Amino acid sequence: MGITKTEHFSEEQNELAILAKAIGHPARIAIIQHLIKVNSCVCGDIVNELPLAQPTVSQHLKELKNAGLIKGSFEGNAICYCLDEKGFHKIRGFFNQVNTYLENKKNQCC
Amino acid sequence: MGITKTEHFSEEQNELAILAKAIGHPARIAIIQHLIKVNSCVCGDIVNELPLAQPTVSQHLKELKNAGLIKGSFEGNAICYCLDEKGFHKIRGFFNQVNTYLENKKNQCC
DNA sequence: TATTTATATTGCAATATTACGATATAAAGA
DNA sequence: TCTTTATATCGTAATATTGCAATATAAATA
Repeated sequence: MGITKTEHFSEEQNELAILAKAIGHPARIAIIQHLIKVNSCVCGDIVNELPLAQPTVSQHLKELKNAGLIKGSFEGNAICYCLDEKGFHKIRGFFNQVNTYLENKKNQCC
Repeated sequence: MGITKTEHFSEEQNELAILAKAIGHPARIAIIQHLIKVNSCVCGDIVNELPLAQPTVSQHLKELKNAGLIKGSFEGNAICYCLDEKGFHKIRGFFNQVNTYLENKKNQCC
Protein backbone atom coordinates (compact mmCIF):
# COMPACT_ATOMS: atom_id res chain seq x y z
CA MET A 1 0.00 0.00 0.00
CA GLY A 2 2.65 2.56 0.89
CA ILE A 3 0.12 4.46 2.95
CA THR A 4 0.89 4.96 6.62
CA LYS A 5 -2.02 4.42 9.02
CA THR A 6 -1.51 7.87 10.49
CA GLU A 7 -4.92 8.06 12.11
CA HIS A 8 -4.20 5.11 14.37
CA PHE A 9 -1.27 6.78 16.08
CA SER A 10 -1.11 9.70 18.50
CA GLU A 11 -0.46 13.22 17.29
CA GLU A 12 2.86 13.20 19.12
CA GLN A 13 3.92 9.97 17.44
CA ASN A 14 3.03 11.34 14.03
CA GLU A 15 4.83 14.63 14.68
CA LEU A 16 7.99 12.90 15.82
CA ALA A 17 7.85 10.59 12.81
CA ILE A 18 7.50 13.52 10.40
CA LEU A 19 10.51 15.24 11.96
CA ALA A 20 12.71 12.13 11.94
CA LYS A 21 11.65 11.30 8.40
CA ALA A 22 12.56 14.81 7.24
CA ILE A 23 16.02 14.38 8.76
CA GLY A 24 16.29 10.87 7.27
CA HIS A 25 18.00 11.65 3.98
CA PRO A 26 21.74 12.23 3.49
CA ALA A 27 21.16 15.39 1.45
CA ARG A 28 19.04 16.86 4.22
CA ILE A 29 21.61 15.86 6.85
CA ALA A 30 24.22 17.62 4.69
CA ILE A 31 22.03 20.75 4.47
CA ILE A 32 21.59 20.85 8.24
CA GLN A 33 25.32 20.36 8.80
CA HIS A 34 26.14 23.09 6.27
CA LEU A 35 23.77 25.52 7.97
CA ILE A 36 25.44 24.81 11.30
CA LYS A 37 28.80 25.54 9.69
CA VAL A 38 27.92 28.78 7.92
CA ASN A 39 25.05 29.84 10.18
CA SER A 40 22.88 30.93 7.26
CA CYS A 41 23.10 30.88 3.48
CA VAL A 42 21.06 31.18 0.31
CA CYS A 43 19.73 28.24 -1.66
CA GLY A 44 22.34 28.68 -4.40
CA ASP A 45 25.16 28.06 -1.92
CA ILE A 46 23.60 24.72 -1.03
CA VAL A 47 23.20 23.83 -4.72
CA ASN A 48 26.96 24.44 -5.10
CA GLU A 49 27.68 22.43 -1.97
CA LEU A 50 25.60 19.35 -2.83
CA PRO A 51 25.87 16.92 -5.78
CA LEU A 52 22.26 17.54 -6.72
CA ALA A 53 20.43 19.68 -9.25
CA GLN A 54 18.75 22.90 -8.20
CA PRO A 55 15.15 21.58 -8.30
CA THR A 56 16.16 18.64 -6.14
CA VAL A 57 17.79 20.88 -3.55
CA SER A 58 14.76 23.16 -3.61
CA GLN A 59 12.57 20.16 -2.88
CA HIS A 60 14.72 19.04 0.06
CA LEU A 61 14.66 22.57 1.46
CA LYS A 62 10.89 22.57 1.19
CA GLU A 63 10.63 19.34 3.16
CA LEU A 64 12.91 20.63 5.89
CA LYS A 65 10.89 23.83 6.03
CA ASN A 66 7.56 22.00 6.18
CA ALA A 67 8.84 19.94 9.08
CA GLY A 68 9.89 23.11 10.92
CA LEU A 69 13.59 22.27 10.83
CA ILE A 70 14.70 25.28 8.77
CA LYS A 71 13.25 28.68 7.97
CA GLY A 72 13.92 31.14 5.18
CA SER A 73 13.66 34.89 4.81
CA PHE A 74 13.85 36.96 1.66
CA GLU A 75 17.06 38.83 1.13
CA GLY A 76 16.86 40.73 -2.13
CA ASN A 77 15.89 38.23 -4.79
CA ALA A 78 17.48 35.36 -2.87
CA ILE A 79 16.23 33.49 0.19
CA CYS A 80 18.38 33.18 3.29
CA TYR A 81 17.94 29.86 5.09
CA CYS A 82 18.92 28.90 8.62
CA LEU A 83 17.98 26.29 11.22
CA ASP A 84 14.64 26.61 12.97
CA GLU A 85 14.61 25.82 16.68
CA LYS A 86 10.96 24.82 16.59
CA GLY A 87 11.40 21.45 14.95
CA PHE A 88 14.60 20.52 16.70
CA HIS A 89 13.12 21.44 20.05
CA LYS A 90 10.21 19.07 19.50
CA ILE A 91 12.39 16.09 18.70
CA ARG A 92 14.89 16.87 21.42
CA GLY A 93 12.45 15.82 24.15
CA PHE A 94 12.05 12.41 22.57
CA PHE A 95 15.78 11.75 22.41
CA ASN A 96 16.24 13.04 25.95
CA GLN A 97 13.72 10.44 27.13
CA VAL A 98 15.46 7.66 25.22
CA ASN A 99 18.90 8.66 26.49
CA THR A 100 17.78 8.99 30.08
CA TYR A 101 16.19 5.56 29.85
CA LEU A 102 19.28 3.98 28.28
CA GLU A 103 21.58 5.48 30.92
CA ASN A 104 19.53 4.06 33.77
CA LYS A 105 18.90 0.69 32.19
CA LYS A 106 22.48 -0.61 32.15
CA ASN A 107 21.67 -3.56 29.92
CA GLN A 108 19.66 -5.73 32.26
CA CYS A 109 17.93 -7.46 29.35
CA CYS A 110 18.47 -9.02 25.92
CA MET B 1 13.78 8.51 -9.53
CA GLY B 2 13.35 7.31 -5.97
CA ILE B 3 16.97 6.31 -5.72
CA THR B 4 19.12 8.24 -3.27
CA LYS B 5 22.59 9.26 -4.46
CA THR B 6 24.17 7.60 -1.45
CA GLU B 7 27.65 7.49 -2.93
CA HIS B 8 27.87 11.28 -3.12
CA PHE B 9 27.50 11.75 0.62
CA SER B 10 29.83 10.93 3.50
CA GLU B 11 29.53 7.69 5.43
CA GLU B 12 28.51 9.66 8.49
CA GLN B 13 25.76 11.47 6.59
CA ASN B 14 24.42 8.19 5.24
CA GLU B 15 24.53 6.52 8.66
CA LEU B 16 22.68 9.37 10.33
CA ALA B 17 20.11 9.37 7.54
CA ILE B 18 19.49 5.63 7.91
CA LEU B 19 18.97 6.01 11.65
CA ALA B 20 16.63 9.00 11.34
CA LYS B 21 14.71 7.32 8.55
CA ALA B 22 14.25 4.20 10.67
CA ILE B 23 12.81 6.34 13.45
CA GLY B 24 10.66 8.24 10.95
CA HIS B 25 7.47 6.20 11.08
CA PRO B 26 4.75 6.50 13.75
CA ALA B 27 4.61 2.72 14.24
CA ARG B 28 8.34 2.61 14.91
CA ILE B 29 8.11 5.60 17.27
CA ALA B 30 5.34 3.69 19.07
CA ILE B 31 7.51 0.57 19.28
CA ILE B 32 10.41 2.54 20.75
CA GLN B 33 8.12 4.24 23.26
CA HIS B 34 6.58 0.92 24.25
CA LEU B 35 10.00 -0.63 24.80
CA ILE B 36 10.96 2.29 27.04
CA LYS B 37 7.76 1.71 29.02
CA VAL B 38 8.03 -2.06 29.49
CA ASN B 39 11.82 -2.36 29.16
CA SER B 40 11.57 -5.46 26.99
CA CYS B 41 8.84 -7.52 25.40
CA VAL B 42 8.13 -10.12 22.76
CA CYS B 43 6.88 -9.35 19.24
CA GLY B 44 3.36 -10.54 20.04
CA ASP B 45 2.99 -7.88 22.73
CA ILE B 46 3.76 -5.23 20.15
CA VAL B 47 1.27 -6.75 17.70
CA ASN B 48 -1.39 -6.43 20.43
CA GLU B 49 -0.28 -2.87 21.18
CA LEU B 50 -0.27 -1.55 17.61
CA PRO B 51 -3.11 -1.29 15.07
CA LEU B 52 -1.13 -3.30 12.53
CA ALA B 53 -1.04 -6.91 11.38
CA GLN B 54 1.68 -9.28 12.56
CA PRO B 55 3.70 -9.29 9.31
CA THR B 56 3.70 -5.50 9.26
CA VAL B 57 4.96 -5.29 12.84
CA SER B 58 7.59 -7.90 12.07
CA GLN B 59 8.77 -5.78 9.17
CA HIS B 60 9.01 -2.63 11.31
CA LEU B 61 10.96 -4.57 13.94
CA LYS B 62 13.35 -5.74 11.26
CA GLU B 63 13.99 -2.20 10.10
CA LEU B 64 14.65 -0.99 13.63
CA LYS B 65 16.98 -3.94 14.16
CA ASN B 66 18.87 -3.34 10.90
CA ALA B 67 19.41 0.28 11.90
CA GLY B 68 20.81 -0.83 15.29
CA LEU B 69 18.00 0.75 17.28
CA ILE B 70 16.64 -2.46 18.84
CA LYS B 71 18.02 -5.93 19.45
CA GLY B 72 16.31 -9.25 20.06
CA SER B 73 17.22 -12.43 21.88
CA PHE B 74 15.50 -15.81 21.79
CA GLU B 75 13.44 -16.67 24.82
CA GLY B 76 11.82 -20.04 24.34
CA ASN B 77 10.00 -19.93 21.04
CA ALA B 78 9.49 -16.16 21.28
CA ILE B 79 11.95 -13.32 20.73
CA CYS B 80 12.54 -10.71 23.41
CA TYR B 81 13.16 -7.23 22.02
CA CYS B 82 14.66 -4.19 23.73
CA LEU B 83 16.36 -0.93 22.77
CA ASP B 84 19.91 -1.09 21.46
CA GLU B 85 22.25 1.66 22.66
CA LYS B 86 24.41 1.40 19.57
CA GLY B 87 22.07 3.16 17.17
CA PHE B 88 20.84 5.75 19.62
CA HIS B 89 24.37 6.59 20.65
CA LYS B 90 25.34 7.32 17.05
CA ILE B 91 22.51 9.73 16.46
CA ARG B 92 22.87 11.39 19.84
CA GLY B 93 26.12 13.09 18.80
CA PHE B 94 24.38 14.72 15.86
CA PHE B 95 21.56 16.15 17.97
CA ASN B 96 24.01 17.31 20.61
CA GLN B 97 25.82 19.32 17.93
CA VAL B 98 22.58 20.82 16.66
CA ASN B 99 21.38 21.71 20.14
CA THR B 100 24.69 23.22 21.20
CA TYR B 101 24.67 25.30 18.04
CA LEU B 102 21.08 26.46 18.53
CA GLU B 103 21.72 27.44 22.15
CA ASN B 104 24.69 29.64 21.22
CA LYS B 105 23.10 31.13 18.13
CA LYS B 106 20.32 33.10 19.83
CA ASN B 107 18.51 33.89 16.60
CA GLN B 108 20.88 36.38 15.04
CA CYS B 109 19.61 35.56 11.55
CA CYS B 110 16.46 34.95 9.46
C1' DT C 1 10.88 47.62 -19.97
C1' DA C 2 14.19 43.81 -20.99
C1' DT C 3 17.50 40.99 -19.01
C1' DT C 4 19.69 38.66 -15.50
C1' DT C 5 19.71 36.11 -11.25
C1' DA C 6 17.62 33.18 -7.72
C1' DT C 7 14.28 30.06 -6.41
C1' DA C 8 9.95 27.34 -6.92
C1' DT C 9 6.78 24.38 -9.41
C1' DT C 10 5.31 20.94 -12.78
C1' DG C 11 5.50 16.58 -14.85
C1' DC C 12 7.36 12.33 -15.12
C1' DA C 13 10.29 8.06 -14.73
C1' DA C 14 12.63 5.05 -11.53
C1' DT C 15 12.70 3.23 -7.20
C1' DA C 16 11.32 2.63 -2.23
C1' DT C 17 7.99 2.05 1.41
C1' DT C 18 3.88 0.38 3.62
C1' DA C 19 0.58 -3.03 4.57
C1' DC C 20 -1.23 -7.54 4.66
C1' DG C 21 -2.80 -12.40 3.23
C1' DA C 22 -0.70 -16.59 2.58
C1' DT C 23 2.78 -19.38 3.85
C1' DA C 24 7.21 -20.97 5.93
C1' DT C 25 9.99 -21.88 9.92
C1' DA C 26 11.12 -23.21 14.42
C1' DA C 27 10.66 -24.05 19.30
C1' DA C 28 7.36 -25.89 23.05
C1' DG C 29 4.20 -28.84 24.72
C1' DA C 30 0.66 -32.67 24.31
C1' DT D 1 5.40 -37.25 16.29
C1' DC D 2 1.49 -33.95 16.00
C1' DT D 3 -0.19 -29.71 17.34
C1' DT D 4 0.14 -25.26 19.04
C1' DT D 5 2.41 -20.86 19.47
C1' DA D 6 5.49 -17.22 17.90
C1' DT D 7 7.83 -15.00 14.43
C1' DA D 8 9.68 -14.37 9.72
C1' DT D 9 9.38 -14.33 4.75
C1' DC D 10 7.13 -14.05 0.17
C1' DG D 11 4.33 -11.92 -3.07
C1' DT D 12 1.81 -8.20 -4.37
C1' DA D 13 -1.04 -3.90 -4.56
C1' DA D 14 -1.21 0.91 -3.31
C1' DT D 15 1.22 4.82 -2.40
C1' DA D 16 5.40 7.75 -1.45
C1' DT D 17 9.98 9.42 -2.44
C1' DT D 18 13.82 10.86 -5.23
C1' DG D 19 15.80 13.25 -8.98
C1' DC D 20 15.81 16.16 -12.86
C1' DA D 21 14.56 18.71 -17.32
C1' DA D 22 11.57 22.12 -18.52
C1' DT D 23 9.30 25.92 -17.13
C1' DA D 24 7.31 29.50 -14.09
C1' DT D 25 7.85 33.24 -10.89
C1' DA D 26 9.77 37.18 -8.85
C1' DA D 27 13.18 40.49 -7.42
C1' DA D 28 17.30 43.19 -9.04
C1' DT D 29 19.62 45.56 -12.36
C1' DA D 30 20.88 47.40 -16.89
